[in-house]
Amino acid sequence: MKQTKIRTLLSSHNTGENVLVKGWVRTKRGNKNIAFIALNDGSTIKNIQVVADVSVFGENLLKEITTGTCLAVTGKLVESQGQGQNVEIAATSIDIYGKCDAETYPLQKKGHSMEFLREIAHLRPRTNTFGAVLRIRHAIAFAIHKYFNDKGFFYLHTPIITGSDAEGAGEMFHVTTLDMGNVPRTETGAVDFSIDFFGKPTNLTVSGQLEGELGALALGEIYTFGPTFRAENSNTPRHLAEFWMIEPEMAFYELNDNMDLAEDFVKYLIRYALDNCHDDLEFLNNMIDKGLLDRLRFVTENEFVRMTYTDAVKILVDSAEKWEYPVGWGKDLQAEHERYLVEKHFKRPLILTDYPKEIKAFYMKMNDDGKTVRAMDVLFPGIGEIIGGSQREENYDKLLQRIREMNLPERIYWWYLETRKFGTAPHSGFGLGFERMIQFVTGMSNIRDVIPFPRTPKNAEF
RNA sequence: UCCUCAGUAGCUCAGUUGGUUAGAGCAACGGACUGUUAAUCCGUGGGUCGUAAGUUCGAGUCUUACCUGGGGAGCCA
Repeated sequence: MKQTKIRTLLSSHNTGENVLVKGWVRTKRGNKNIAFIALNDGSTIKNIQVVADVSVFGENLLKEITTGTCLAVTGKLVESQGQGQNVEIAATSIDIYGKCDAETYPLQKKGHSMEFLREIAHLRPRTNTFGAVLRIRHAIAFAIHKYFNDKGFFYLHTPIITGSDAEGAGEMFHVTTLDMGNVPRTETGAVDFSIDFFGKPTNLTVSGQLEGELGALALGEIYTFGPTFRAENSNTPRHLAEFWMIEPEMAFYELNDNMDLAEDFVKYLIRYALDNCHDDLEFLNNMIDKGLLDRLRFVTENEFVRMTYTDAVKILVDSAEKWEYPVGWGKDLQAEHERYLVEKHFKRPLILTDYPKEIKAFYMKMNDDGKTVRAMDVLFPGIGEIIGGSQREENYDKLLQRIREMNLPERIYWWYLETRKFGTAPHSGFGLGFERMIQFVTGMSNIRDVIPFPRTPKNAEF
Protein backbone atom coordinates (compact mmCIF):
# COMPACT_ATOMS: atom_id res chain seq x y z
CA MET A 1 0.00 0.00 0.00
CA LYS A 2 1.16 3.51 -0.73
CA GLN A 3 1.88 5.91 2.11
CA THR A 4 -0.51 8.84 2.55
CA LYS A 5 0.69 12.09 4.09
CA ILE A 6 -1.05 13.11 7.28
CA ARG A 7 -1.79 16.52 5.82
CA THR A 8 -3.84 14.82 3.11
CA LEU A 9 -5.63 12.47 5.49
CA LEU A 10 -6.73 15.17 7.90
CA SER A 11 -8.68 16.94 5.17
CA SER A 12 -10.00 13.69 3.70
CA HIS A 13 -13.65 12.69 3.82
CA ASN A 14 -13.03 9.15 2.57
CA THR A 15 -13.77 7.42 5.84
CA GLY A 16 -13.78 3.64 5.58
CA GLU A 17 -10.69 3.74 3.37
CA ASN A 18 -7.64 1.67 4.29
CA VAL A 19 -4.55 3.85 4.63
CA LEU A 20 -0.85 3.66 5.43
CA VAL A 21 0.88 6.44 7.37
CA LYS A 22 4.48 6.74 8.49
CA GLY A 23 5.78 9.13 11.09
CA TRP A 24 7.06 9.83 14.57
CA VAL A 25 5.13 9.48 17.81
CA ARG A 26 4.40 12.74 19.58
CA THR A 27 2.45 11.33 22.53
CA LYS A 28 0.79 8.14 23.59
CA ARG A 29 -2.11 8.01 26.05
CA GLY A 30 -4.48 5.30 27.06
CA ASN A 31 -5.41 2.58 29.51
CA LYS A 32 -5.50 -1.20 29.79
CA ASN A 33 -7.76 -1.61 26.79
CA ILE A 34 -6.94 1.09 24.30
CA ALA A 35 -4.03 3.30 23.29
CA PHE A 36 -4.11 6.66 21.52
CA ILE A 37 -1.00 7.53 19.55
CA ALA A 38 -0.52 11.04 18.17
CA LEU A 39 1.56 10.57 15.02
CA ASN A 40 3.29 13.34 13.06
CA ASP A 41 5.05 13.00 9.71
CA GLY A 42 6.14 16.62 9.24
CA SER A 43 3.67 17.30 6.43
CA THR A 44 1.61 19.48 8.78
CA ILE A 45 1.79 20.73 12.32
CA LYS A 46 -1.26 18.60 13.11
CA ASN A 47 -1.01 15.00 14.26
CA ILE A 48 -3.22 12.13 13.28
CA GLN A 49 -4.62 10.03 16.10
CA VAL A 50 -3.95 6.31 15.82
CA VAL A 51 -6.25 4.16 17.92
CA ALA A 52 -4.84 0.77 18.90
CA ASP A 53 -6.69 -1.98 20.73
CA VAL A 54 -4.51 -3.51 23.42
CA SER A 55 -6.21 -6.85 22.88
CA VAL A 56 -5.12 -6.81 19.21
CA PHE A 57 -1.53 -5.55 19.53
CA GLY A 58 -0.59 -6.71 23.01
CA GLU A 59 0.93 -4.78 25.85
CA ASN A 60 4.49 -5.60 24.85
CA LEU A 61 4.32 -3.94 21.44
CA LEU A 62 2.49 -0.90 22.78
CA LYS A 63 5.04 -0.55 25.56
CA GLU A 64 7.75 -0.05 22.95
CA ILE A 65 5.86 2.83 21.39
CA THR A 66 7.11 5.89 23.25
CA THR A 67 7.52 9.57 22.35
CA GLY A 68 9.85 9.83 19.35
CA THR A 69 9.36 6.27 18.05
CA CYS A 70 9.09 5.95 14.27
CA LEU A 71 6.12 3.92 13.05
CA ALA A 72 4.36 2.65 9.97
CA VAL A 73 0.66 2.24 10.67
CA THR A 74 -2.01 0.73 8.48
CA GLY A 75 -5.63 0.96 9.37
CA LYS A 76 -9.02 2.27 8.51
CA LEU A 77 -9.69 5.98 8.38
CA VAL A 78 -12.73 6.53 10.61
CA GLU A 79 -14.67 9.39 12.11
CA SER A 80 -13.32 10.15 15.55
CA GLN A 81 -15.47 9.35 18.57
CA GLY A 82 -13.53 11.86 20.62
CA GLN A 83 -13.29 15.63 20.54
CA GLY A 84 -10.35 17.41 18.99
CA GLN A 85 -10.13 15.72 15.59
CA ASN A 86 -12.54 14.82 12.83
CA VAL A 87 -10.86 11.63 11.66
CA GLU A 88 -8.52 9.06 13.15
CA ILE A 89 -6.99 5.74 12.18
CA ALA A 90 -8.31 2.49 13.65
CA ALA A 91 -5.04 0.58 13.44
CA THR A 92 -4.89 -2.90 11.94
CA SER A 93 -1.10 -3.22 11.91
CA ILE A 94 1.79 -1.29 13.44
CA ASP A 95 5.43 -1.69 12.42
CA ILE A 96 8.17 -0.05 14.41
CA TYR A 97 10.93 1.38 12.20
CA GLY A 98 12.92 2.84 15.06
CA LYS A 99 12.47 2.59 18.79
CA CYS A 100 13.18 5.60 20.96
CA ASP A 101 14.48 5.12 24.48
CA ALA A 102 12.22 7.26 26.63
CA GLU A 103 14.78 7.65 29.40
CA THR A 104 17.40 9.25 27.18
CA TYR A 105 15.33 10.91 24.42
CA PRO A 106 15.64 14.63 25.19
CA LEU A 107 12.31 15.78 23.77
CA GLN A 108 9.35 15.52 26.12
CA LYS A 109 5.68 16.13 25.62
CA LYS A 110 5.98 19.41 27.47
CA GLY A 111 7.58 22.54 26.13
CA HIS A 112 11.30 23.25 26.09
CA SER A 113 13.25 26.48 26.15
CA MET A 114 14.66 27.72 22.84
CA GLU A 115 18.12 27.72 24.44
CA PHE A 116 17.89 24.03 25.26
CA LEU A 117 16.58 23.17 21.80
CA ARG A 118 19.57 24.92 20.20
CA GLU A 119 21.79 22.40 21.97
CA ILE A 120 19.89 19.57 20.30
CA ALA A 121 19.57 21.08 16.84
CA HIS A 122 19.66 17.57 15.36
CA LEU A 123 16.31 16.79 17.01
CA ARG A 124 14.57 20.14 17.27
CA PRO A 125 12.96 19.94 13.79
CA ARG A 126 10.69 17.35 15.40
CA THR A 127 9.09 19.94 17.66
CA ASN A 128 5.93 21.80 16.72
CA THR A 129 7.63 25.18 16.77
CA PHE A 130 10.56 24.23 14.56
CA GLY A 131 8.37 22.21 12.23
CA ALA A 132 6.24 25.31 11.75
CA VAL A 133 9.24 27.61 11.28
CA LEU A 134 10.92 25.29 8.78
CA ARG A 135 7.75 24.83 6.72
CA ILE A 136 7.26 28.60 6.64
CA ARG A 137 10.91 29.07 5.72
CA HIS A 138 10.40 26.74 2.77
CA ALA A 139 7.21 28.52 1.73
CA ILE A 140 8.87 31.94 1.75
CA ALA A 141 11.86 30.63 -0.21
CA PHE A 142 9.49 29.25 -2.81
CA ALA A 143 7.52 32.51 -2.88
CA ILE A 144 10.70 34.46 -3.54
CA HIS A 145 11.44 32.47 -6.66
CA LYS A 146 7.82 32.62 -7.75
CA TYR A 147 7.62 36.38 -7.28
CA PHE A 148 10.68 37.12 -9.36
CA ASN A 149 10.01 34.47 -11.97
CA ASP A 150 6.48 35.84 -12.49
CA LYS A 151 7.97 39.32 -12.97
CA GLY A 152 10.52 38.16 -15.54
CA PHE A 153 13.58 38.39 -13.31
CA PHE A 154 16.38 35.86 -13.82
CA TYR A 155 17.96 33.92 -10.97
CA LEU A 156 21.67 34.69 -11.20
CA HIS A 157 24.13 32.42 -9.37
CA THR A 158 26.86 34.63 -8.01
CA PRO A 159 30.02 33.02 -6.61
CA ILE A 160 30.40 31.86 -3.03
CA ILE A 161 34.20 32.06 -3.16
CA THR A 162 35.43 35.48 -4.15
CA GLY A 163 38.61 37.46 -4.45
CA SER A 164 36.96 40.79 -3.79
CA ASP A 165 35.42 42.45 -0.80
CA ALA A 166 32.01 43.73 -1.84
CA GLU A 167 31.77 46.68 0.48
CA GLY A 168 35.23 47.16 1.92
CA ALA A 169 33.73 46.48 5.30
CA GLY A 170 33.18 43.42 7.41
CA GLU A 171 35.50 40.61 8.39
CA MET A 172 35.62 37.73 5.94
CA PHE A 173 36.28 34.01 6.22
CA HIS A 174 39.42 33.05 4.34
CA VAL A 175 39.31 30.23 1.82
CA THR A 176 42.60 28.40 1.41
CA THR A 177 44.20 25.02 0.85
CA LEU A 178 47.51 26.11 2.34
CA ASP A 179 48.85 23.95 5.16
CA MET A 180 47.99 25.95 8.24
CA GLY A 181 50.68 24.15 10.20
CA ASN A 182 53.35 25.21 7.75
CA VAL A 183 52.30 28.40 5.98
CA PRO A 184 54.53 29.27 3.00
CA ARG A 185 56.19 32.69 3.21
CA THR A 186 57.63 35.09 0.68
CA GLU A 187 61.07 36.61 1.12
CA THR A 188 59.53 39.52 3.01
CA GLY A 189 57.77 37.17 5.44
CA ALA A 190 54.23 37.66 4.08
CA VAL A 191 52.01 34.66 3.40
CA ASP A 192 52.77 33.42 -0.12
CA PHE A 193 49.35 33.14 -1.69
CA SER A 194 50.84 32.58 -5.16
CA ILE A 195 51.00 28.86 -4.40
CA ASP A 196 47.51 28.77 -2.84
CA PHE A 197 44.67 27.11 -4.76
CA PHE A 198 43.55 30.28 -6.58
CA GLY A 199 46.98 31.89 -6.58
CA LYS A 200 45.65 34.81 -4.54
CA PRO A 201 43.82 35.42 -1.27
CA THR A 202 40.15 34.41 -1.44
CA ASN A 203 37.20 34.61 0.92
CA LEU A 204 33.63 33.47 1.35
CA THR A 205 31.37 36.11 -0.14
CA VAL A 206 29.82 38.83 2.02
CA SER A 207 27.45 39.87 -0.78
CA GLY A 208 26.65 38.93 -4.34
CA GLN A 209 25.78 42.49 -5.27
CA LEU A 210 28.76 43.46 -7.40
CA GLU A 211 28.40 40.35 -9.56
CA GLY A 212 24.63 40.89 -9.48
CA GLU A 213 25.14 44.29 -11.10
CA LEU A 214 27.07 42.61 -13.92
CA GLY A 215 24.04 40.39 -14.50
CA ALA A 216 21.56 43.27 -14.40
CA LEU A 217 23.60 45.18 -16.99
CA ALA A 218 23.08 42.32 -19.42
CA LEU A 219 19.87 40.51 -18.48
CA GLY A 220 17.92 43.54 -17.28
CA GLU A 221 16.38 42.29 -14.07
CA ILE A 222 18.07 39.62 -11.97
CA TYR A 223 18.07 38.37 -8.39
CA THR A 224 20.42 36.32 -6.31
CA PHE A 225 19.39 34.06 -3.45
CA GLY A 226 22.20 32.32 -1.67
CA PRO A 227 24.32 31.99 1.45
CA THR A 228 26.44 34.86 2.67
CA PHE A 229 29.20 34.83 5.26
CA ARG A 230 30.37 37.40 7.77
CA ALA A 231 33.15 36.67 10.25
CA GLU A 232 32.06 39.49 12.56
CA ASN A 233 32.09 38.66 16.25
CA SER A 234 28.42 39.63 16.49
CA ASN A 235 26.51 38.09 19.37
CA THR A 236 22.97 39.31 18.93
CA PRO A 237 19.55 37.81 18.21
CA ARG A 238 19.71 39.39 14.74
CA HIS A 239 23.08 38.20 13.37
CA LEU A 240 24.44 34.98 11.93
CA ALA A 241 27.90 34.20 10.58
CA GLU A 242 26.21 32.28 7.74
CA PHE A 243 22.92 33.63 6.49
CA TRP A 244 20.92 33.76 3.28
CA MET A 245 20.33 36.89 1.31
CA ILE A 246 18.15 37.89 -1.61
CA GLU A 247 19.66 40.59 -3.81
CA PRO A 248 17.63 41.86 -6.77
CA GLU A 249 19.46 44.14 -9.18
CA MET A 250 17.61 46.01 -11.93
CA ALA A 251 18.79 47.99 -14.93
CA PHE A 252 16.90 51.24 -15.61
CA TYR A 253 15.43 51.40 -12.06
CA GLU A 254 15.83 54.65 -10.17
CA LEU A 255 15.52 54.88 -6.40
CA ASN A 256 11.71 55.24 -6.44
CA ASP A 257 11.35 52.15 -8.64
CA ASN A 258 13.64 50.34 -6.24
CA MET A 259 11.48 51.32 -3.26
CA ASP A 260 8.29 50.31 -5.06
CA LEU A 261 9.76 46.89 -5.78
CA ALA A 262 11.04 46.39 -2.23
CA GLU A 263 7.69 47.26 -0.68
CA ASP A 264 5.69 45.16 -3.12
CA PHE A 265 8.11 42.25 -2.69
CA VAL A 266 8.00 41.99 1.10
CA LYS A 267 4.24 42.46 1.15
CA TYR A 268 3.92 39.65 -1.39
CA LEU A 269 6.00 37.33 0.77
CA ILE A 270 3.97 38.06 3.88
CA ARG A 271 0.70 37.63 2.00
CA TYR A 272 2.00 34.34 0.58
CA ALA A 273 2.66 33.07 4.10
CA LEU A 274 -0.79 34.20 5.29
CA ASP A 275 -2.41 32.43 2.33
CA ASN A 276 -0.36 29.20 2.45
CA CYS A 277 0.85 28.62 6.01
CA HIS A 278 -2.33 29.10 7.99
CA ASP A 279 -1.97 26.24 10.49
CA ASP A 280 1.66 26.96 11.24
CA LEU A 281 1.09 30.71 11.65
CA GLU A 282 -1.88 30.09 13.89
CA PHE A 283 0.26 27.84 16.09
CA LEU A 284 3.01 30.47 16.31
CA ASN A 285 0.43 33.16 16.99
CA ASN A 286 -0.88 31.12 19.94
CA MET A 287 2.39 29.82 21.35
CA ILE A 288 5.13 32.31 20.44
CA ASP A 289 3.74 35.75 19.70
CA LYS A 290 0.09 36.69 20.30
CA GLY A 291 0.28 39.73 18.04
CA LEU A 292 1.80 37.93 15.07
CA LEU A 293 -1.17 37.55 12.73
CA ASP A 294 -2.43 41.07 13.40
CA ARG A 295 1.03 42.48 12.67
CA LEU A 296 1.39 40.52 9.43
CA ARG A 297 -2.02 41.67 8.19
CA PHE A 298 -1.26 45.24 9.21
CA VAL A 299 1.94 45.29 7.17
CA THR A 300 0.29 43.91 4.04
CA GLU A 301 -2.59 46.39 4.30
CA ASN A 302 -0.71 49.63 4.92
CA GLU A 303 1.71 51.73 2.93
CA PHE A 304 5.26 52.01 4.18
CA VAL A 305 6.25 55.51 5.23
CA ARG A 306 8.91 57.01 2.96
CA MET A 307 11.10 59.83 4.15
CA THR A 308 14.59 61.21 3.77
CA TYR A 309 17.31 60.76 6.34
CA THR A 310 17.37 64.54 6.75
CA ASP A 311 13.66 64.70 7.66
CA ALA A 312 14.03 61.72 10.00
CA VAL A 313 16.85 63.45 11.86
CA LYS A 314 14.58 66.48 12.28
CA ILE A 315 11.90 64.31 13.89
CA LEU A 316 14.45 62.77 16.24
CA VAL A 317 15.92 66.13 17.21
CA ASP A 318 12.47 67.62 17.84
CA SER A 319 11.28 64.66 19.89
CA ALA A 320 11.25 64.78 23.66
CA GLU A 321 13.10 61.44 23.91
CA LYS A 322 16.37 61.19 25.76
CA TRP A 323 18.96 59.49 23.57
CA GLU A 324 21.87 57.40 24.70
CA TYR A 325 23.58 58.35 21.44
CA PRO A 326 23.27 61.93 20.20
CA VAL A 327 21.29 62.63 17.04
CA GLY A 328 22.43 65.08 14.43
CA TRP A 329 22.80 65.39 10.68
CA GLY A 330 25.76 63.34 9.50
CA LYS A 331 25.65 60.81 12.32
CA ASP A 332 24.45 57.31 11.55
CA LEU A 333 21.10 56.37 13.06
CA GLN A 334 21.42 54.07 16.07
CA ALA A 335 19.12 51.21 16.93
CA GLU A 336 17.31 53.37 19.48
CA HIS A 337 16.59 56.02 16.84
CA GLU A 338 15.32 53.55 14.26
CA ARG A 339 13.19 51.85 16.86
CA TYR A 340 11.66 55.16 17.93
CA LEU A 341 10.74 56.09 14.39
CA VAL A 342 9.27 52.71 13.46
CA GLU A 343 7.69 51.59 16.70
CA LYS A 344 6.67 54.86 18.38
CA HIS A 345 6.48 57.68 15.89
CA PHE A 346 5.07 56.07 12.74
CA LYS A 347 4.09 52.65 14.07
CA ARG A 348 4.61 51.03 10.69
CA PRO A 349 7.44 50.02 8.34
CA LEU A 350 9.57 52.92 7.24
CA ILE A 351 11.82 53.50 4.23
CA LEU A 352 14.56 56.04 4.84
CA THR A 353 16.39 57.51 1.85
CA ASP A 354 19.19 59.88 0.88
CA TYR A 355 21.73 59.30 3.63
CA PRO A 356 24.97 61.29 3.99
CA LYS A 357 27.58 59.79 1.67
CA GLU A 358 30.05 59.39 4.55
CA ILE A 359 28.01 56.67 6.25
CA LYS A 360 27.17 54.65 3.15
CA ALA A 361 29.02 52.41 0.69
CA PHE A 362 31.13 53.64 -2.20
CA TYR A 363 28.86 52.38 -4.98
CA MET A 364 25.78 54.45 -4.12
CA LYS A 365 24.73 57.18 -6.55
CA MET A 366 25.57 60.71 -5.48
CA ASN A 367 22.73 63.22 -5.29
CA ASP A 368 23.02 66.66 -6.90
CA ASP A 369 23.66 68.20 -3.48
CA GLY A 370 27.02 66.41 -3.40
CA LYS A 371 26.37 65.46 0.21
CA THR A 372 23.85 62.63 0.15
CA VAL A 373 23.52 59.39 -1.78
CA ARG A 374 20.52 57.55 -3.21
CA ALA A 375 20.37 54.96 -0.45
CA MET A 376 17.30 53.35 1.03
CA ASP A 377 16.90 51.34 4.21
CA VAL A 378 13.65 49.52 4.98
CA LEU A 379 13.10 49.40 8.74
CA PHE A 380 10.71 46.90 10.31
CA PRO A 381 9.32 46.82 13.86
CA GLY A 382 11.23 44.42 16.07
CA ILE A 383 13.76 43.58 13.39
CA GLY A 384 15.35 46.90 12.50
CA GLU A 385 16.94 47.09 9.07
CA ILE A 386 15.49 44.28 6.99
CA ILE A 387 16.46 45.71 3.59
CA GLY A 388 19.34 47.91 2.54
CA GLY A 389 19.62 49.15 -0.99
CA SER A 390 20.40 52.02 -3.31
CA GLN A 391 20.53 53.39 -6.80
CA ARG A 392 24.05 52.60 -7.96
CA GLU A 393 26.55 55.17 -9.21
CA GLU A 394 26.61 54.64 -12.97
CA ASN A 395 29.05 57.44 -13.79
CA TYR A 396 32.58 56.10 -14.26
CA ASP A 397 34.42 59.19 -13.05
CA LYS A 398 32.25 59.70 -9.98
CA LEU A 399 32.53 56.02 -9.01
CA LEU A 400 36.31 56.02 -9.38
CA GLN A 401 36.49 59.20 -7.34
CA ARG A 402 34.53 57.59 -4.50
CA ILE A 403 36.76 54.50 -4.54
CA ARG A 404 39.80 56.76 -4.22
CA GLU A 405 38.25 58.99 -1.55
CA MET A 406 37.51 55.94 0.56
CA ASN A 407 40.99 54.45 0.01
CA LEU A 408 39.64 51.23 -1.45
CA PRO A 409 41.95 48.92 -3.43
CA GLU A 410 41.20 50.31 -6.90
CA ARG A 411 42.85 47.41 -8.74
CA ILE A 412 40.48 44.66 -7.63
CA TYR A 413 37.43 46.65 -8.86
CA TRP A 414 38.62 46.80 -12.47
CA TRP A 415 35.82 44.63 -13.83
CA TYR A 416 33.19 46.46 -11.79
CA LEU A 417 34.44 49.80 -13.13
CA GLU A 418 34.41 48.55 -16.71
CA THR A 419 30.60 48.19 -16.60
CA ARG A 420 30.51 51.99 -16.25
CA LYS A 421 32.90 52.36 -19.13
CA PHE A 422 31.10 50.10 -21.60
CA GLY A 423 27.42 50.95 -22.03
CA THR A 424 26.67 52.08 -18.52
CA ALA A 425 23.04 52.39 -17.41
CA PRO A 426 21.16 53.69 -14.41
CA HIS A 427 20.40 50.77 -12.14
CA SER A 428 19.37 49.93 -8.60
CA GLY A 429 19.10 47.04 -6.23
CA PHE A 430 18.73 45.95 -2.64
CA GLY A 431 19.49 43.13 -0.25
CA LEU A 432 16.92 41.38 1.93
CA GLY A 433 18.14 39.31 4.86
CA PHE A 434 16.25 36.05 4.47
CA GLU A 435 16.42 35.03 8.12
CA ARG A 436 15.30 38.47 9.29
CA MET A 437 12.32 38.15 6.99
CA ILE A 438 11.56 34.72 8.47
CA GLN A 439 11.89 36.20 11.95
CA PHE A 440 9.29 38.79 11.09
CA VAL A 441 6.91 36.29 9.54
CA THR A 442 7.21 33.70 12.33
CA GLY A 443 7.52 36.04 15.32
CA MET A 444 10.61 34.16 16.49
CA SER A 445 12.69 36.52 18.59
CA ASN A 446 16.12 34.95 17.97
CA ILE A 447 17.52 34.56 14.46
CA ARG A 448 19.21 31.29 15.55
CA ASP A 449 15.75 29.74 15.68
CA VAL A 450 14.73 30.45 12.08
CA ILE A 451 17.60 28.56 10.39
CA PRO A 452 18.02 24.79 10.83
CA PHE A 453 21.68 24.86 11.82
CA PRO A 454 22.81 28.32 12.93
CA ARG A 455 26.42 29.41 12.54
CA THR A 456 27.45 31.91 15.19
CA PRO A 457 30.72 32.65 17.01
CA LYS A 458 31.84 29.48 18.82
CA ASN A 459 29.03 27.40 17.37
CA ALA A 460 29.30 25.05 14.38
CA GLU A 461 28.37 21.77 16.06
CA PHE A 462 25.73 20.48 13.69
C1' U B 1 34.28 43.05 21.20
C1' C B 2 31.87 46.02 25.45
C1' C B 3 27.94 46.21 29.41
C1' U B 4 24.72 43.10 32.20
C1' C B 5 22.31 38.67 34.09
C1' A B 6 22.66 33.51 34.59
C1' G B 7 24.86 28.22 34.91
C1' U B 8 21.97 23.32 40.94
C1' A B 9 18.22 16.24 38.71
C1' G B 10 16.69 14.68 31.65
C1' C B 11 13.85 19.83 31.43
C1' U B 12 12.20 24.55 34.11
C1' C B 13 13.58 26.50 38.56
C1' A B 14 13.87 27.33 44.41
C1' G B 15 17.86 27.00 47.86
C1' U B 16 17.57 32.46 53.90
C1' U B 17 23.08 36.63 57.13
C1' G B 18 28.31 30.67 54.65
C1' G B 19 26.40 25.65 58.83
C1' U B 20 26.31 19.70 58.99
C1' U B 21 21.31 14.58 55.25
C1' A B 22 20.35 19.53 48.33
C1' G B 23 14.33 20.74 47.25
C1' A B 24 9.83 21.37 43.96
C1' G B 25 7.06 20.95 39.38
C1' C B 26 7.33 18.45 34.85
C1' A B 27 9.61 14.21 32.36
C1' A B 28 11.15 8.98 33.15
C1' C B 29 9.99 4.34 35.64
C1' G B 30 6.09 1.07 38.50
C1' G B 31 0.87 0.81 39.43
C1' A B 32 -4.59 2.34 38.90
C1' C B 33 -8.30 3.82 35.25
C1' U B 34 -13.44 1.08 29.25
C1' G B 35 -12.31 6.91 24.25
C1' U B 36 -7.82 9.83 25.77
C1' U B 37 -6.52 15.24 23.83
C1' A B 38 0.30 18.60 26.99
C1' A B 39 -5.18 12.80 29.96
C1' U B 40 -5.87 12.08 35.28
C1' C B 41 -4.69 9.75 40.22
C1' C B 42 -1.09 6.99 43.64
C1' G B 43 4.00 5.62 44.23
C1' U B 44 9.57 5.06 42.97
C1' G B 45 14.37 6.14 41.33
C1' G B 46 17.41 10.18 39.88
C1' G B 47 22.78 15.34 41.78
C1' U B 48 31.06 15.76 40.56
C1' C B 49 25.71 22.42 42.42
C1' G B 50 29.69 25.05 34.69
C1' U B 51 35.50 24.38 35.26
C1' A B 52 39.89 25.63 38.10
C1' A B 53 42.11 28.01 42.02
C1' G B 54 41.43 30.77 46.61
C1' U B 55 39.23 32.61 51.54
C1' U B 56 37.19 29.74 55.81
C1' C B 57 36.80 25.15 61.19
C1' G B 58 33.09 24.69 57.24
C1' A B 59 31.33 26.92 50.36
C1' G B 60 25.59 25.47 46.09
C1' U B 61 26.15 30.29 48.83
C1' C B 62 32.02 34.66 49.33
C1' U B 63 36.62 36.12 45.89
C1' U B 64 39.45 35.65 41.17
C1' A B 65 40.19 33.63 36.34
C1' C B 66 38.23 30.89 32.47
C1' C B 67 34.15 28.33 29.72
C1' U B 68 29.04 28.33 28.11
C1' G B 69 24.25 30.63 27.51
C1' G B 70 20.45 34.84 27.69
C1' G B 71 19.43 40.18 27.24
C1' G B 72 21.34 45.07 25.71
C1' A B 73 25.09 47.80 22.61
C1' G B 74 28.43 48.14 18.39
C1' C B 75 28.98 46.10 13.22
C1' C B 76 25.25 44.95 9.74
C1' A B 77 21.19 41.84 6.54
